Amino acid sequence: MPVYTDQDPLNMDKWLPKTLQSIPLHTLTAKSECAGKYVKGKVVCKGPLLNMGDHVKYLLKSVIQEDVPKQSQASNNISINVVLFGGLAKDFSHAVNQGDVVVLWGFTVSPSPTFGKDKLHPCNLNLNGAEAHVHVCAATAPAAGTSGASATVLKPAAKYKYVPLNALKHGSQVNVYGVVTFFKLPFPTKGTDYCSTLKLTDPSGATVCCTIFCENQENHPKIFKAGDVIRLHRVKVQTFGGAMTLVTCWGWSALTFDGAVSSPVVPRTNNKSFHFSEEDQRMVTELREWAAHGLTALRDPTVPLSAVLPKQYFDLTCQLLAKARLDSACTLLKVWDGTRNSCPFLTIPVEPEALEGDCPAGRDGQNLIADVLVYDNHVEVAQALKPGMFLCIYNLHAVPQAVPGEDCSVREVLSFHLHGGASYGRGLCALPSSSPDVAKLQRALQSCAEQMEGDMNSSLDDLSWFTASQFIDGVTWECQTVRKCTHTLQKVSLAHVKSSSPPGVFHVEAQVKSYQPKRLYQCLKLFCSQCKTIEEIPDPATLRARFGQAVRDTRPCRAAWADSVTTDTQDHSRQITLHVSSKSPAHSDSKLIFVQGASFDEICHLSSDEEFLIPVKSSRGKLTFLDSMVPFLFRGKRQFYGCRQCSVRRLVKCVEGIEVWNERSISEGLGLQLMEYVLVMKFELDDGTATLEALLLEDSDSFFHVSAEELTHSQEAQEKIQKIMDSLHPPDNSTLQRPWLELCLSLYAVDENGQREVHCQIVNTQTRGSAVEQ
DNA sequence: TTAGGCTTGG
Repeated sequence: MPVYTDQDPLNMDKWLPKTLQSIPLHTLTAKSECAGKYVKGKVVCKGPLLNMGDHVKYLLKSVIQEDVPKQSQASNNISINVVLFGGLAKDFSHAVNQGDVVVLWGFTVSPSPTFGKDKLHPCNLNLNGAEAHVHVCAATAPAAGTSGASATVLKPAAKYKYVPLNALKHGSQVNVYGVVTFFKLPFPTKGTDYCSTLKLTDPSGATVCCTIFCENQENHPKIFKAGDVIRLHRVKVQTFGGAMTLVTCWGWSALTFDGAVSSPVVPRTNNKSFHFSEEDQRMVTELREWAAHGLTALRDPTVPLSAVLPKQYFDLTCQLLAKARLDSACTLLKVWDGTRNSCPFLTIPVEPEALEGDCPAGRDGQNLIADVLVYDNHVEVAQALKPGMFLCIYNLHAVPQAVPGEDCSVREVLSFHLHGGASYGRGLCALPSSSPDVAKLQRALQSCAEQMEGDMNSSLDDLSWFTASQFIDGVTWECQTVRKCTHTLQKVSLAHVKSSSPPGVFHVEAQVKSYQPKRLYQCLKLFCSQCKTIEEIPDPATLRARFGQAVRDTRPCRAAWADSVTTDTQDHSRQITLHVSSKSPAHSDSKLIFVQGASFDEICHLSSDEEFLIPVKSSRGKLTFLDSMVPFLFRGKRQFYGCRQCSVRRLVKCVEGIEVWNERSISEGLGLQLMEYVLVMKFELDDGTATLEALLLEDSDSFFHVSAEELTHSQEAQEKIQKIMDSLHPPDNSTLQRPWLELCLSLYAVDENGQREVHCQIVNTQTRGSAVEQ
């Protein structure tokens, strides 16, 4: 957390980046350029830490006052309100006391809404997100026995120095950045840990081997290919065989990044929290650039199936179609990458019931679908894979085999073996959907699928096996999202969004870490577009009770514009009167019926698609609408509500002059404000740099391609949304399987009960996929 | 503690 503390005021400046310049508080205006500027002042007032309960979580207000020489003329505007948000507010609350001197930078300035009252300063300083920094010099040293939490925060934040790989000293502990030139996936050791080995290089020209020991395979650095960038913290330098090597020791940590120059700088890690700054962003970008131009010796062993030669060892990026366990030491994986080899592939005969997943049979697949035999230590990984996953198989061996042909001749086919052991980095792993290689693979698969679709002679004309959305990626294909806005914005990190001031629109790439509510019916709300009120939808029991009170008075009531019919209920306890409007649009078979005295269940029973039913009651001889949030209109299974705030009319009036009857025209004709159904969901987004809560509200219909109103009565619509949510956030909650989503986010401020709150909404974004676009 | 790249095999 960027709250740095120091006991010595003289030391303060050593923490400040050299590029920062001081800006005196009394010169600060709402138009001041704050980038690269810092302010310094004594904390004269520190407010309580407020828990906001939204994505900002915490808020803390403080007042600082700058130290102005007594003889100075500047006595106005030397104090200013400081508003801190989120984790920074929490840290500030722990680490800072009244009387401390603070240096703040990375802030924004906004007009002070309280200037009229407090006369402090026309502006407020806002500190939010990763850009914002607080450096505090405590007025007095913290007393012995302070709480553990304070002690933790009061430790000066680590400043990371990275040692070039040619400057490693035996016995030291270092932080390094490097480009991976070789790696072995984690394998079990004779001890308690898994071991993975890496070979790193950097612009210093040195190449260093690195050994990672870690008990949990998942926590090993996530390297997918040579060229990936890694940052290692707290690793030990050892000499082995006359060369420097790096070995993990207590407290080590690693972040890895895709090595492609064009891909977003998103760290891969399982760590819940890690330090990641602008400097890291710059380091990764520079290493990528250097590797792309200066690291010519880096050979990419990845070969598409179309270019594989007999006897070749190669890395394959592919999709798993099906798998079968052949014996305890061998598992068969049927894979494809959308390319064809000139040489046919050996097909391993398997009983259909032994095969997990679907795989089309036929000659057309003989040089397209590769049967990979996975041996020994790799079987365990292979068994955990699911059809649809994207894989990288390292050091796969293309073995030429002679098989008898149809005309008794002998022909050569290729069989594929992933032999046992870990030499040459042999192994296999599932690739995350965010990988640029997966995007490339998906394009190849799609293009191949389209070609086959156009080929009448293809024996693989049953395209369901790869176009079925749940199959093509099991988890990611159908539910990746696409932005439908026209903004041309650079993608930014969630940390950037969090540190930005509203209003703003951002393009991000993120995964759904969690979402709420989990039950669909809890997502549905009523929304008044006029007064923006959001209301819960009453459940049937509540509606029964509300109707029960309203239908007690069933005294006859007549309306001149309706034909009225009265009938007893089945138990003769009440009378139900149907007032059928005599005014109806020309050419309309539908009827508008005002139903007096019916219970909720009775009106549901009476309701059909042909009629519009409006529950009414008698009040002093006049027909009035039922009150307290019950549907004012029933049509078949659909129920419509009026807004309590905006619908002032109580008396039922004659509906005439309407050309077409629908819920909207009828509510307007009756003088009621129709409430819309909306789907409200809160997503917790995560891109590795930060998590951010974002609402799906106004654009939820287009996001899901389902109207919220449809959800109220359509089982099919409900299942569709559930399926989409299961894909966006797989129920098994594996990070690896969560798809990455392209999103357009709108950041805005709302004023609620005098408190300014920052909200974020997912806008202009749609889920995509064959099933959704139908 | 462990491993310390470097195959040719079903």
